[in-house]
Amino acid sequence: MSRAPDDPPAPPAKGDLHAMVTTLSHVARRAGVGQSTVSRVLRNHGSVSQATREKILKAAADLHYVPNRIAGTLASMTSKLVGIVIPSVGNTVVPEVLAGVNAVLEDAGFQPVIGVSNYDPQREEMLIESILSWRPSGLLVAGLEHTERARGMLKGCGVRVVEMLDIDGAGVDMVVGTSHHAAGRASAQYLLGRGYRRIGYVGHDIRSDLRAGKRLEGFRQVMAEQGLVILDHEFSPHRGSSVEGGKIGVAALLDRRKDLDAIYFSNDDLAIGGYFHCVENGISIPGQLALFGYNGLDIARLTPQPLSTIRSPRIAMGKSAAELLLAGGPAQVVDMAFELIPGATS
Amino acid sequence: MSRAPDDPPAPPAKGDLHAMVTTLSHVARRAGVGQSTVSRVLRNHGSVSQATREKILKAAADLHYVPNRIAGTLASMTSKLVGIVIPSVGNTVVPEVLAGVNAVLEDAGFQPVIGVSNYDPQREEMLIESILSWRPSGLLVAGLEHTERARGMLKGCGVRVVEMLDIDGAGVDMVVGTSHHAAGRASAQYLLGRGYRRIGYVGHDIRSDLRAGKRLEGFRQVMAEQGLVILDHEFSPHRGSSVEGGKIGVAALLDRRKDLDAIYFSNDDLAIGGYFHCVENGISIPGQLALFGYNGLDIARLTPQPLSTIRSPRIAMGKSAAELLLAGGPAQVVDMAFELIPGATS
DNA sequence: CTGAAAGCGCTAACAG
DNA sequence: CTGTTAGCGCTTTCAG
Repeated sequence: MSRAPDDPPAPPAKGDLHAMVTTLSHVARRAGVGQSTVSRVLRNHGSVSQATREKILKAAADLHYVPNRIAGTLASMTSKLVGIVIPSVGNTVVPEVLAGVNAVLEDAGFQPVIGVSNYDPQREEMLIESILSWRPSGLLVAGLEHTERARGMLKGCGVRVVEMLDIDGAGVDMVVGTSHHAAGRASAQYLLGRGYRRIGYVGHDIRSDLRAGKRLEGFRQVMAEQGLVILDHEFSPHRGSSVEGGKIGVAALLDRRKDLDAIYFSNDDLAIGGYFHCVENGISIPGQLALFGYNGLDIARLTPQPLSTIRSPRIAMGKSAAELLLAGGPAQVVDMAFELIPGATS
Repeated sequence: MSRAPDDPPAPPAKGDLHAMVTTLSHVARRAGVGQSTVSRVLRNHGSVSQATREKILKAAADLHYVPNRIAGTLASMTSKLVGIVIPSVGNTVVPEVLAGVNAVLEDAGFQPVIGVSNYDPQREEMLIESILSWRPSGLLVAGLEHTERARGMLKGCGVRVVEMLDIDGAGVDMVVGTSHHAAGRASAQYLLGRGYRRIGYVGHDIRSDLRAGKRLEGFRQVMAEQGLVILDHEFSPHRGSSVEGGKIGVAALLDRRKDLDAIYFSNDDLAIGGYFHCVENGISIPGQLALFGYNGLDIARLTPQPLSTIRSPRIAMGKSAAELLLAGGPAQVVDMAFELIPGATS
């Protein structure tokens, strides 16, 4: 009843993570050919006679052979893995960028290995190291700000890296994103252009979401150029974006300053929350109060009054980033234009 | 000026995907010890004298050594990779499940390898094969419905798999989710209990989103038990969920049937769209028309009138799924209870 | 406590 | 067109 030690297992033992599985050599033996021939056929690389090709394909199918890319990667020194480091997954923005990235990667036969930093630079540093240890053929990371050591690793890892979402700052290699500083400026110019002067701000944690901070900075800059300042602000305690934070934030802000004529939000979620607060409390929009967001979320243009906001090309950004990564080419910065959507709330 | 062929490269050549990188043996040589000792120290496994340990750690740091887990995985036959197959990323639901999954995986030092099927069974099958080729130590897949071949691969792959989100059907191994059939039933019972009888349905593509189909089936079943039927329905042409689809769908539905007293939606996005339509058109909620969704999205409880809906424990589901996967244990079905949220729209 | 040696499963020359 | 032979970089006995 004993099997030769090298036989392919009949049904691999379930529950054992390291169950023996059919390998290339099993297929080779079964087809009565050498391993390299099997390898050639399976990778469609090199020429093999139609007869042996079919014999091999049949043997592989019979044995339910699934190639071991770990071994393949080690042997060929080229992996079909791409590392991705993002700050969160909850946010609407990131999934859309990922969708764009994924579309491109999948077409090229690459598999993403993902790490989520939770907006923590230390965690990001660890993730980068961890992902790099899988020897991906490229790395996609969100944002331009990293720890010293993380930047060093990105520079020295020997593979291309694309920093996504933001272009306001120095990149390690390639950069694909929008200028949040410019978006903030555009928002302020728009509001000031419409005559609003008594402006408040409702945002989330700007220390962790650096891009929101850059928008605010741009916004303030334009106001300062007109000799104006943001009259009051409220920071939502919620990590990341939150409709509820906007609702609460606006309530608190208006409680302190009843004379505001506009509120600038760090994103659409907050702005929608603020909008709901106004609707519930009979504050007329934009007559009594104007609202301006950021992101251009779908839902924000479908509220009874479409939100004034700025939309960034998230899917396109993800696609471009992935394409650039796979294509190689010189280090460069790709500025993906954003679009200001006037809406009906300002 | 020539270097020994095996020296660690000063700065790895940038732009070459296969740039030579420092390896274990470089570290070993630099520390003046054997490779196995370095391996022991780096993995904190086996005993090594404090002196050599420090020597090795220093050498590794000096050379910016990043271990090659591809090689490690091959040698040890145990990977720290977990495969994840999901139908989409755009949806609010999936990112939250992923957040739960990720929290657990990261704590255990695992890295997720993700594939997105776009609700296409064929694509899912390919993804499963592709991901399996990375020899993950476990697989997390969404849903219970797969192609014949996909099921075969899941069964025969030799690693544990957890099917997430749904428990209405036969699983391959472990299953963690909620009963969508029961959710549909609960929704119908709730609406009928409140006296609504003339009910319509607005949904998205039920052929690709099987779970939405199961909810509808449960809903219909309860109605049938009372001798009732869904009077009319409208299917949004949008793939997946969409606020806009709900807006348009409700408009179309009400256009045909002005006598409806309630609408059941396949999810909250659609329901919110429907809600906006009503607000904009002066249809009083729930007096004239009641609305009921599914998902329990944050935003749905923050609209001026909180939406009546059912919330599934998405983060918890992700966590449980990942924990179960890593823990091993017997095949089982974990029914994560959902919660019916009454809201103010019904 | 430490080193040498034998692979892990596959790819990539190199012969034939 | 096909088989043989070295590794890829690491882990893991097995001696010392």
